[in-house]
Amino acid sequence: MGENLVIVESPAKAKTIEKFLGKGFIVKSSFGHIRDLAKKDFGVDIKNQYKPIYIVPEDKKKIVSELKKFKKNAKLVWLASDEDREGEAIAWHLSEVLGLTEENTRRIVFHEITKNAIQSAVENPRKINYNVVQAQQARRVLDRLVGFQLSPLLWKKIKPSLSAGRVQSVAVRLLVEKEREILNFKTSSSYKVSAIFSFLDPDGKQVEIQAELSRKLKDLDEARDFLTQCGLASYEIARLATKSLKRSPAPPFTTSTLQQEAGRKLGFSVAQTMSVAQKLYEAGKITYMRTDSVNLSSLALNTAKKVIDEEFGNKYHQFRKYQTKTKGAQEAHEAIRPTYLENKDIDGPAAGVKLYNLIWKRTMASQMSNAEIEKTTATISISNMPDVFTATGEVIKFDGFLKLYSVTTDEDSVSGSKTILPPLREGEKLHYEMITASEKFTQPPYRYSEASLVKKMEELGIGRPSTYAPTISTIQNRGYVVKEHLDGNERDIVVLEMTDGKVKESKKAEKYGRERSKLVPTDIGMVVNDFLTEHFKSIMDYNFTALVEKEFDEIASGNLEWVKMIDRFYSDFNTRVEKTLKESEKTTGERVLGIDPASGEEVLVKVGRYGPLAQLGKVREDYKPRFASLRKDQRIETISLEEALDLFKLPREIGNFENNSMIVAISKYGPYIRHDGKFYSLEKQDDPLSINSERAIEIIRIKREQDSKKVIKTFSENENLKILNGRWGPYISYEKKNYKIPKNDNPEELSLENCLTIIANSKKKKSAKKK
DNA sequence: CAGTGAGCGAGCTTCCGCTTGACTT
Repeated sequence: MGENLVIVESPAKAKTIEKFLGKGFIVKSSFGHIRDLAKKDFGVDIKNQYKPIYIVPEDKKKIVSELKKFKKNAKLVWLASDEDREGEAIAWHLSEVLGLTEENTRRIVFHEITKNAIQSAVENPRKINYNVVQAQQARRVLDRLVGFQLSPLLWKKIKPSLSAGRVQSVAVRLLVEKEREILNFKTSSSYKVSAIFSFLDPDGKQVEIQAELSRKLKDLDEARDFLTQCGLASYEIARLATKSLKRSPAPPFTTSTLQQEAGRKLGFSVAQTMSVAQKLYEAGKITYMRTDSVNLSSLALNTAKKVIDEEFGNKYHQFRKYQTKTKGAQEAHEAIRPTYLENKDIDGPAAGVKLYNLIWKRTMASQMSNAEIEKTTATISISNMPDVFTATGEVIKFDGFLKLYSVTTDEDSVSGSKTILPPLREGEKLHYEMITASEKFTQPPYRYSEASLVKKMEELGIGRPSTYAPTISTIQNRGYVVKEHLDGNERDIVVLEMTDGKVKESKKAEKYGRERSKLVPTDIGMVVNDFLTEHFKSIMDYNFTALVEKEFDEIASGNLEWVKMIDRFYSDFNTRVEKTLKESEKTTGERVLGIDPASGEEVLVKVGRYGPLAQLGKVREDYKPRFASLRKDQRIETISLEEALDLFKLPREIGNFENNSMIVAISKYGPYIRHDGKFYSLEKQDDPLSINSERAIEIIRIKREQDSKKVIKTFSENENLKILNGRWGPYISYEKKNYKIPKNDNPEELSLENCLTIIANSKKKKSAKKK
């Protein structure tokens, strides 16, 4: 048996390392933490020096007992968890649970999985650093105190099952504040002037260039006057300037930048990116995907050089070492890169191939030379005004890393492509072809996407690579935030066009405010946020994590006792909790909109047990208020009195059809018609307040027709089995379960036996998968 | 899939960071 037991955090890592270490070493994985605070009774004994109560969670018991078995047969145990605060704590928990002693234990660390790194780690063992372990303990206890005191407070003051925490609550705050910034944004407009000029080149050919006025004009009158003057002016190139620019590649991927780029370039959600990356990692295609480091191993650097030299020539290679600027980065791993940089492509599912490709390009580009760009600016004078037009063009002199990779930003789609200018000379006389002044509205800020929220959190040092994706899920699961496509609106803009000295005015429709897959806070998210920021200002402060991190660092370096730090925090925090518990009322985010002119009752909106609602009048002895849920697209903060009053107009009877009444109402699944005990959803363009009986009957008829097509075939021998037409084509429905019909079968010709075979086969496949 | 919004009370919810599978269409 092996004399040496090595324990790492990740099973995929264990496999690779075992190969490097060879005989005499057994490498096992702890699958992350093996102990955690107990969930019942708080898990922290506050009165007894905040003593943590650790237990082995149910799903870790098997792993622990296995490790114990291996430990029995080993002479030495090597604790090789990551070199960061959590890793040090894992090492300590292992030594506690496995009953290790200093004599039979070695603590080793490595930041990259290469033979050299691992061998030198084995040659340089150390002891567990108990200061770092205490820093982790402080982190863990603080998070428990905050989370398990604030959440119950929300259950009492707002509604059950809500949650609050050092990370998630601040993430929601970011979204709420962005939303309010957008809500309060006052848009204004100005006029942007652009021109098309022409001249004859030496060959006598007419050449056009596009130019823009360097300032914006404040209103329509000014724009009109300006264009009129332009009609009388002559133009010439007053100055021609060229400037060399250099552009450098972005560093290799970390978790956060991978999530951002996969979102922008591949349209992946944060969770999707992580699950695809996990599979690539397990298959040995990429290095570890939860990292905050931009560092590459020297092995990777050498391979990158070799591949770039071969593929593009050595002038495309530039050795680069990147430094992380991220707050609180712990850099226990490498950057995310392909394990073998010589593999440009891989096989497998499409999503994995695409993500791998992105990682390969980004890694390679990070070791490539700068792009050299020449930017030309032509200044065009106007004879009768001091203003100037400028035309700019860019020429890539040397593409460098751009050959492989360019970083996009969320705003890129708006700015358009860079133009190339024709050969120009100073003093050239130009003719205008057309000069245009178009109205431009100022834009409110963009909302956060999943990935841009992660970026912001990383900047603030909130959360860790392993928690970004779960945190984004949590705030959505709690109902604080929804991911939405926002359609935007349309508005008219004024456009002035001047040709041959004549100014023509017209209106053009413009779409604005359209955003895809953005995070929008809900009413409950806002109410919880306002409650927390009012009563727990310091925890909701964007710098809170950074501040406590400083103290954790002090603990780690041995300059502060963890209990002292926690006690200082808790004494103040606890009084706030107690005070809020006693003094503050139940919070509903109530907003009074005004008086209903018909009944004279007050109209208000608030968050209720089942979500946001509008209420007509307050409870009195002789009066019971009416209630109506807000529609999906309505918010407590923005709904108007008229819109709220409209909600009370439903349910509404709109006529009879086949001797049964038709009633229009809105449910949590949207507007519908109820007729003869059946429900018919309205289409998007139908307004439940104005829909008439003809349209309603049409909807009912369409639905009936669809339903009649739904059944393809039934069998009198077995009524439980049906061949149906669904959203994705024909399928078999049997005993409440659905089965796919093989591609080559014609669903109309299937016999009962055929169907039963298909069912049996698909069940077989499933059980095979399980094995 | 589709009406909720009185009040009581039992029992439950909840944090952040490390790791993977366990599920479903």
